[in-house]
Amino acid sequence: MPSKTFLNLSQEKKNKILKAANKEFARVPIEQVSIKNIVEEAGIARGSFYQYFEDKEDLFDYMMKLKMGNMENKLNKMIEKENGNIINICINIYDQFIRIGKIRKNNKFFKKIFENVKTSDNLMFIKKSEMNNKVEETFYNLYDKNKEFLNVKNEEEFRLVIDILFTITRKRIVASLKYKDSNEARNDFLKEIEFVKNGIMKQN
Amino acid sequence: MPSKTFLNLSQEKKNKILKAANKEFARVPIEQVSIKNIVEEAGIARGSFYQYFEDKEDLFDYMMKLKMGNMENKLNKMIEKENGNIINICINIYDQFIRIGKIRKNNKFFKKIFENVKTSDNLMFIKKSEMNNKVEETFYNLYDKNKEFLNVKNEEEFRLVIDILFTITRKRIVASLKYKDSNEARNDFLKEIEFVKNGIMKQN
DNA sequence: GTTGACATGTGACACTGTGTCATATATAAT
DNA sequence: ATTATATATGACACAGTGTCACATGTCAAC
Repeated sequence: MPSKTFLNLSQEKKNKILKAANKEFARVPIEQVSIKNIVEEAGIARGSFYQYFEDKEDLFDYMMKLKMGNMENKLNKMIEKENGNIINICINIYDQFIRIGKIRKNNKFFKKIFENVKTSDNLMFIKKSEMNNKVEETFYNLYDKNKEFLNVKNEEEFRLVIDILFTITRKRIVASLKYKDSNEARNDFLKEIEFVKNGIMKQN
Repeated sequence: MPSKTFLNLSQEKKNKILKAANKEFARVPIEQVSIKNIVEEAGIARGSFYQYFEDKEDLFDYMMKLKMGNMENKLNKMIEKENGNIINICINIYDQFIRIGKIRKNNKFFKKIFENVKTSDNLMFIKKSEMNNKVEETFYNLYDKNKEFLNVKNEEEFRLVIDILFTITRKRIVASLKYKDSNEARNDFLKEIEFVKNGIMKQN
């Protein structure tokens, strides 16, 4: 989290710093992000940066939070709206990310983020967030609502199904960048979800 | 590719360098790998390193090649053995990676590689390889052999099915690191494959 | 065995970047 | 006006990169 000092800054100064950071994070993957470039672009002293943020991870997490809004809240609303249906929730998550990614000023930033998502990252792409475990628990707790229509014998199996759905959803969010046509991208995602729902094998 | 100069080196010297590189690549993700550490550990001059390899990517690709053996060849054998059945090929690929990853001296190296695989990387985890497109084509060409038992209407759909299977396989290869018991890891992978085969929905 | 040609080895150098800290400056509180 | 507190600064000590002019080996030919 940024320091109180940063939060106290005038909105103007904060914007100047965040704009510079945006530009830099849009330029290269996070490991190559240069604090030097950010402070030069923002016109602040190197020391000041470290007064505001612990390091670039800290800055990154803050920027994600700003861009994503209160994701936990959004998730809870989705869950309620879809009555816990895990498949529809995945489609909602896909749409939510594509929507955020499309906002003009976020576009290049998210492009870089998506390009560099790791297979071992969690669905929300946010590393070492306190939030992760809580979110996972929330989904696992949807077992009762989903066992009625899913072919799962127990909670273990339900977890595997969640893993499949989230893995596909994350992959397709990332892949959507490569498509020129976002409708086509979405259709391919929906087709994959259909395959997962009904199976890829011919029925006898 | 390493230079002729490197290849001409005595086996002893080559080993010394590769051992040092191994240690460093096992220490941190590739972006943080320090050539400085490698040359110090290997006891060679900085300039020599650059006489042998273009940069760390070059070294990395070479090491992967050494560890993986001729993957293209192995793939073709798998394809033949499984008569092109894409599902069984995925299971073979999973087993192949786990086997390589288990070799003691590869263990930490692969652990780091797996931890840092990107969602946008290809199945073989090897970036910007000339080999990638060729491999993709090989799989797409298995359409005729698979359409008999897969519920796919055309080649487009077959590509989506391949995407699903590879995405799950890659994710599970990476995830297998987290398991203490490799049988458990493999069983979860196989269960996920079953879900993909038969669908996650209850049949009416 | 001396010469020359070519292969291999070397580390200082000019860069680019990081995180810290003592010091300077502004702002507010008494 | 004085003191306390918050904020700003850039030089510094580190750590790393890739290059290059020069040093050292090797070995065939004379």
